[in-house]
Amino acid sequence: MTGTPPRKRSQGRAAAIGLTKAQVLKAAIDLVDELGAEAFSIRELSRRLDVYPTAIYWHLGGSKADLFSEMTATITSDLMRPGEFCADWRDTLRELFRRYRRAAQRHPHLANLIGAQVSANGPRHAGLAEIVLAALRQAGYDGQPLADAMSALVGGIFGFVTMELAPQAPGARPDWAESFSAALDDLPEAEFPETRRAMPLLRNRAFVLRWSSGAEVPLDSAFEMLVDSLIAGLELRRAGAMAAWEAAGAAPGRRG
Amino acid sequence: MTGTPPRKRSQGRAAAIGLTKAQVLKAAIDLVDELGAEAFSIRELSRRLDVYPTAIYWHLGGSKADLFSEMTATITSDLMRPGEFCADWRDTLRELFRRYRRAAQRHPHLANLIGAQVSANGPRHAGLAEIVLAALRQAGYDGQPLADAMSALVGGIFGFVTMELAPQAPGARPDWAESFSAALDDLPEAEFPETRRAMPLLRNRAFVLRWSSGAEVPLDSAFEMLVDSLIAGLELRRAGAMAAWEAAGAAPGRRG
DNA sequence: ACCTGAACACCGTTCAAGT
DNA sequence: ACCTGAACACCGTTCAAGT
Repeated sequence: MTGTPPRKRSQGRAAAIGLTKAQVLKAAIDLVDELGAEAFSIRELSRRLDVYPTAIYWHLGGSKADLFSEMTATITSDLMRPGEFCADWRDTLRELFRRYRRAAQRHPHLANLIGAQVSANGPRHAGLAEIVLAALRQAGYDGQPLADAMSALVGGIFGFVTMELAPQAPGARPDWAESFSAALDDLPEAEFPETRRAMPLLRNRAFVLRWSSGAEVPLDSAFEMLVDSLIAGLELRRAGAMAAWEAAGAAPGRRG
Repeated sequence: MTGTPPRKRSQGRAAAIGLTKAQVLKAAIDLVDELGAEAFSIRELSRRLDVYPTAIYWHLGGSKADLFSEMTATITSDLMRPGEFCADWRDTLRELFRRYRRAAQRHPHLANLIGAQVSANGPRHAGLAEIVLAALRQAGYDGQPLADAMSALVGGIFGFVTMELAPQAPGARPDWAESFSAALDDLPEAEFPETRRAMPLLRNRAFVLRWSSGAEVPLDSAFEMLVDSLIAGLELRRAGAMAAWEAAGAAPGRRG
């Protein structure tokens, strides 16, 4: 069964189909959007493109992991042009992260990988880092506090989106959602008073207590609260963080 | 080759090894710690336990995905006993999230799954949600803003840890780290002035600009800044958020 | 250069059968 | 109840060969 040709094509013809790397990448993204990252396979991709699996490898020049990292890079490319900053650094950050989330929502299965794999997280996204750093410098951050604030923002907000768009485990039992819902109703009042009290607003609409992915039930207002609170907190704590760092010796390359 | 017995055991003996579900779970966690979630397989697990793969299934009563969700549940179990709150809600949250991160660091490959899969994210962790909700109520949050603040905290901070502990793609090229490092040096000064300026403090020590996983290079100070800023921001924005929600009709079950 | 064709060493999962 | 044994339908990846 291994060598069965993808479909009937002009019988035993061979070569020169005219596949390009861009076509492979596009088809791969479509397939992940459709099946999810877990169910995606090179072999299924090759079937859709009507070629042998090895043809994919020729165009890719790498492994499946490399393909994933190229796919995720398309999400953050061109989020914001360099000149496109807002006058206020807070508005710049808010706009940037909102755009990121919207881009992620278009490819939920891919976006989830950005948080889940370091390689999907590299210097291809440097343009985004530059904007965050520029905004934070405008806010008065520098040195180690600048580096920390940058990672706090990217990690917190990209991490939120990663979790929000986490897929249901593809191999889970079909009755999983129902048993999840039932488990919420069975939480004992004595042990979980606050959870039960807020349940109408939390049920399937908050982390830990939801069974649907954010692709189906988006957590819009929680995202807004995260972005606003984090920016407000960073603004508030700037002076203290900078003072502590300068007092500790402030040399670049040294740890605060 | 399919039916080759795991190892030589008392020849063709059969049955009554005395495997328990707890043993299977422990061995599975050890294996994920060693190989990572991607390389983990039921078959390899069965080899280590010196049984046929099907023996695993008998004890599990579910699929590989269900096994993963049971494994991740062990991370957040018993993070904080119910009575163990601090006097100040800010201290409660700080302590809770620090403990979570320390627990996650003990099983980096598993912790990463918590953010990456909804099923690893369910009512087994409800104890954690209860503590967060109680602390936020103490801070004066209620209704929809309470639900949003809870998801903002959990999503932001668990998301950060998920990203921090993201593994290097297991199938990536071996020269990947070097080419990553070189790519950072090649960022053009004109386009990336802020990134280049802060590079000594950012190189392999900040999201987007690192190639090592947080299991090897932890982002301690960035995590602290995230937690402190987010708590400070939630405190600051409480009054406004509550007022807006009450003005909008404040009925539970209705959206702000 | 671009692709076929076959092969290797794996998977997860099911189902029947043994003790 | 607890496990063996065999089988099914897949994978990713490599390597040689065709045109």
